[in-house]
Amino acid sequence: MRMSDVIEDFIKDLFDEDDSDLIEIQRNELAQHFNCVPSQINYVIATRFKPSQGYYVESKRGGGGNIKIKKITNDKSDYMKYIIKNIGNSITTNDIDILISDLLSYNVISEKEAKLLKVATSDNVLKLDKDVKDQVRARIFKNMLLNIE
Amino acid sequence: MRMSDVIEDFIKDLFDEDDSDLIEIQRNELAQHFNCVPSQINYVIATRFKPSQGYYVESKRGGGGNIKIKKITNDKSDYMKYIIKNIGNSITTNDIDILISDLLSYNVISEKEAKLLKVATSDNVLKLDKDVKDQVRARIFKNMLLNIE
DNA sequence: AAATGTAGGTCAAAGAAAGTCAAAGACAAT
DNA sequence: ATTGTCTTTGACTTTCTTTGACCTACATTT
Repeated sequence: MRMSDVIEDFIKDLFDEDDSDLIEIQRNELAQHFNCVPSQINYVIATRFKPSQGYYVESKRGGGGNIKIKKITNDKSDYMKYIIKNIGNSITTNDIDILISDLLSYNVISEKEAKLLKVATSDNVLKLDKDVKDQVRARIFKNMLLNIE
Repeated sequence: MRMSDVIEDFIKDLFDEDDSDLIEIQRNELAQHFNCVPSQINYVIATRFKPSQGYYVESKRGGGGNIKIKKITNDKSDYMKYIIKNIGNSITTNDIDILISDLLSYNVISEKEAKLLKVATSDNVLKLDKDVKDQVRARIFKNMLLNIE
């Protein structure tokens, strides 16, 4: 398993542990814990905890510095609304994967629905040029979400 | 015996070994094992593990990348199998409507699933030129059906 | 205020996999 | 012999991850 995935899971577990929607980490400490370079933490945050994925991040440098990650919401249907509203006219499979796993963990969608969402928006299935593919994907995803439940 | 056939058998054996309907391979590793170029693995997958043959494929590039192949579940109705096998590489919304209502009336899919199938394959959502649209639609439809149940 | 130390941020290069496509080869059917 | 189809091969591309050098901001000491 990729280091980045491991770190992603670790951070997500923090939310559960604290049962909170705001967690705080220290970049260097975390990097040391996983024996990776500190900037890898930035990579994980940049790719897995984007606003479009329902997270808000702020940080502080210098002594006692830290990184705070906030989950946008805990409310089911609000979360769904938030996602639908915030999907632009273009989205990658990676972003979708993360959104789907979030929707799943909030129990907003079922495993079955998750699977269909993933399949219908996958690269292998769409097989189009990158730009148009990401746009078609965004439309399919949004419209499917609108039609769930 | 053709190399491609050997590789095909090897992959199919993996399903039995794991006694699972989902297996995972690494393209380079497999190619090395069979002493062939990596792209031959793509050829085998493209020709032997198509949706019409009951397989769904997804993959990821980059570090830790892999290829996942899913077998159609055994308990799928014959009617479903028949449809998946016989959808060509292109299909219209009209034909899809008919198939969906048939699947519904035979209780092979649920209303929810029908709705998602319809949305994901609709003209409004795909918004592509006719030819490519009908092809993308066929891929989406087939692959979604493969992942129902 | 200046200097020093402590954190986090940025960015680009290198690395790791998989994907694409077309040319060349093999082989069966005509 | 010719044609058409299927297979093999490899050069090139795209995507994603890891790493490290260098930068910026804040805190503490002097």
